[in-house]
Amino acid sequence: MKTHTIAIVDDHRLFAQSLEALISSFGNYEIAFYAGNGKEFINSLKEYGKNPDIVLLDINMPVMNGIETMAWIKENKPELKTIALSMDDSEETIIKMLREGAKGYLLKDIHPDVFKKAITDVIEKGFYYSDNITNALLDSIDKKEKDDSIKLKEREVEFLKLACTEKTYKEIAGIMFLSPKTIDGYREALFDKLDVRSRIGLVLYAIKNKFIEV
Amino acid sequence: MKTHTIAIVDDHRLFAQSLEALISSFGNYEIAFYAGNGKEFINSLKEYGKNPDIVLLDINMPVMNGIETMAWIKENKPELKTIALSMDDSEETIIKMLREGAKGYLLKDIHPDVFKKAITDVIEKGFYYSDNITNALLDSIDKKEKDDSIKLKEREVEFLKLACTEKTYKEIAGIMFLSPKTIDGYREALFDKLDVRSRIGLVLYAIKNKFIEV
DNA sequence: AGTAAAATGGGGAATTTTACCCTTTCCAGG
DNA sequence: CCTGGAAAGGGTAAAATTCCCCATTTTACT
Repeated sequence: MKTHTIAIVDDHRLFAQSLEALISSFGNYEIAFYAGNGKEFINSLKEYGKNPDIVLLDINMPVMNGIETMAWIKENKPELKTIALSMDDSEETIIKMLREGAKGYLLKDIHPDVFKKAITDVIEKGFYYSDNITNALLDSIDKKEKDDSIKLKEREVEFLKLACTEKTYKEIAGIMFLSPKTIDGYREALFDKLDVRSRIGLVLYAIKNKFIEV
Repeated sequence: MKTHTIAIVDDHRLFAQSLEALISSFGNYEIAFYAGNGKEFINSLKEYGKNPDIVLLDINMPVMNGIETMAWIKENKPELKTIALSMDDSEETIIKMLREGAKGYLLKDIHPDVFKKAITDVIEKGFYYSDNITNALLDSIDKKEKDDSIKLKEREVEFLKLACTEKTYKEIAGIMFLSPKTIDGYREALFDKLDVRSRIGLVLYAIKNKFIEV
């Protein structure tokens, strides 16, 4: 069985080197090199002289992140087989990476067996897509369409932010120079738009969508 | 040289198992077991029968996070030597972990050599503190003593998390198998402890203090 | 065993939130 | 000018939250 080479690009040194130990234990793989970010990777690639068979690419890195790196690869080394690795499973990110040509996407909480399968799949079949990913993609289709159509007006945003405080609606009405009844109207409109059933839902939505800081 | 046992508590399975491979390569350590969160850890601990020499404890985990787990350890197994592991180096978090009795704190981007030294230090000297930590500690000296003495009990935390959903108190009572009146008692106790005047205040507190993810 | 402190639950009431039905006012485009 | 739709406001009632009393049972510790 031929030995394949793998490059690891991840700023978490402990993780990268642990991963190396794990991969070594698989037997027929060896680490070509690893790099702490995209820039380092590009340099190491030149030094290394030939292409590694697989590149494991973290998304969140300082200096040059996974998405930028993926773009560089697409431009300069499109034949490189890259698997994206991340804890962050926001669909946005996955989509971006796949669009830039990643051959696979893995979350760091997967089982090592899945990890091994992903590597061999990419080498043998050229790609690996986990169920999570397809699910995430499907999820994102309707969620995005829902989310996108949600447009909050200026005054609604103002209300939303105040709803994320300990003030009562009556107090909020005072602050916004509106009748409590009008506030109630805003509340209902938002409940409807955001598909929530309580003020707690408003707060959670506001935080998720970064209307307020915590 | 005696072989020491290590337990790994981290929801990132790939990382945990990679770490196992790395630790094995050190020679004189072996993995007792690993767990995906605090609850799993507590169960595994009972199953395992004796204490591992070291516990590597991630902070951000689902179900029961590192801080809650550390609190449990302090309460029930204070003799356990725990090293906190996290990418998140907010001083708040570090302080909390150390106050709960962690013997060391490591960021995941450290060099494996440092990691090894931390483990041996904790076993041999009983503790390991990196420069980062001492800095964080110094920083925090003036900043603290406000929400410091706040101690939430297990059941209160459970309630707090549920209060951060769109469920009504009656529904929460059902989930926790308690009377709505008891839930009301927890609510009042928390309002008092956390100095808030509405359920929104609970949610904000829970998020600030990482009892829930958003 | 004795006691204090938690944990659990209850009554009752004021306030707030939520829901669903409406009317009035205002303003821009035909 | 008039008109349709958005913004603002109203009435009412049920449900949920919040607050202050209190009693019983369990648990923990001396």
